[in-house]
Amino acid sequence: MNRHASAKPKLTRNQTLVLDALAGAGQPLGAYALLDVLRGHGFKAPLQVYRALDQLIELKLVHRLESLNAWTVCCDNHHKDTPVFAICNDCGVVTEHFDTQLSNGINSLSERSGFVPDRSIIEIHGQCDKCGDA
Amino acid sequence: MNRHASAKPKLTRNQTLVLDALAGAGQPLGAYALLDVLRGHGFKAPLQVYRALDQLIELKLVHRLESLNAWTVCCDNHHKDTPVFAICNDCGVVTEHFDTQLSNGINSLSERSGFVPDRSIIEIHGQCDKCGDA
DNA sequence: AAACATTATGTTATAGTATTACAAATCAAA
DNA sequence: TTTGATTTGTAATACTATAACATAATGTTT
Repeated sequence: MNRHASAKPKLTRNQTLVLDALAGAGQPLGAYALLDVLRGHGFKAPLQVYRALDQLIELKLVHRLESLNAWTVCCDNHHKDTPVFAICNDCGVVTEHFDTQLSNGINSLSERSGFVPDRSIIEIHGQCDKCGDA
Repeated sequence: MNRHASAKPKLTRNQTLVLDALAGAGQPLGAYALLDVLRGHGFKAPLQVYRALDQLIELKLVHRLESLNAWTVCCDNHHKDTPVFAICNDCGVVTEHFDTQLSNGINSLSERSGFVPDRSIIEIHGQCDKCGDA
């Protein structure tokens, strides 16, 4: 039993395979990269990956990175807040953060312009800690 | 002479056509939608559009909306700040904003995690003012 | 257990988005 | 006006995502 199974015991086989593949990768993977990883487990078509990803997103276990066309495991349970992703241009590692100032900023900007936010995307590209040291 | 020509007189024919098409659309357009719009002006291949878009982004005259696979004209000259896009789920209109709290939030989160930001993406999906009134 | 609805899966085909590669034309200096 | 750099044209291809339809598994009610 893995750490996900305890939180959401209802995962199907394909969902589990995709989630574990993402968790094992250590960085975001595209749908076709996932497909390649999972061919050994019987995956044969992109739709198997896309469907599992849709369901995992619905369950808040996975995020899509819009600027990468890739997906990554959700780091924890801040399911109400807007996640912020820092994406390293050099090593490709992505870290997930939650930030009150940014969440408040989204809300107050929205209020000021009469906008009702539904889904917010914050992705920062740049150079990470480790790659900056070199 | 249009408002863009005075700011950046060096636009080529294709760049001007793409920029004007985007400005005239009133909302973001995808690359193939732009191609269709511009077939009457001699465009025949997607690459003509993609190349012009790349250059217009370089010139800071156009933004790419990562979550829509679409492009929109840059509203003004805040070229140093992170633009924030509010994208209406109902009518498709996108408004561009600049927000100190959000810009500061990006910077301070980055500093705290030793990240050097390079390009930031903030896109808010939801319901706009007008569509909320209905 | 049988019947039914619901959800998940398999598979093929196709749609939508973006880039590679190479040739030709244009433009801007020296 | 030759050179070199940039822009453009064109075809082919790669990458990303969904539609449509068939089948199987699961859950629920009787």
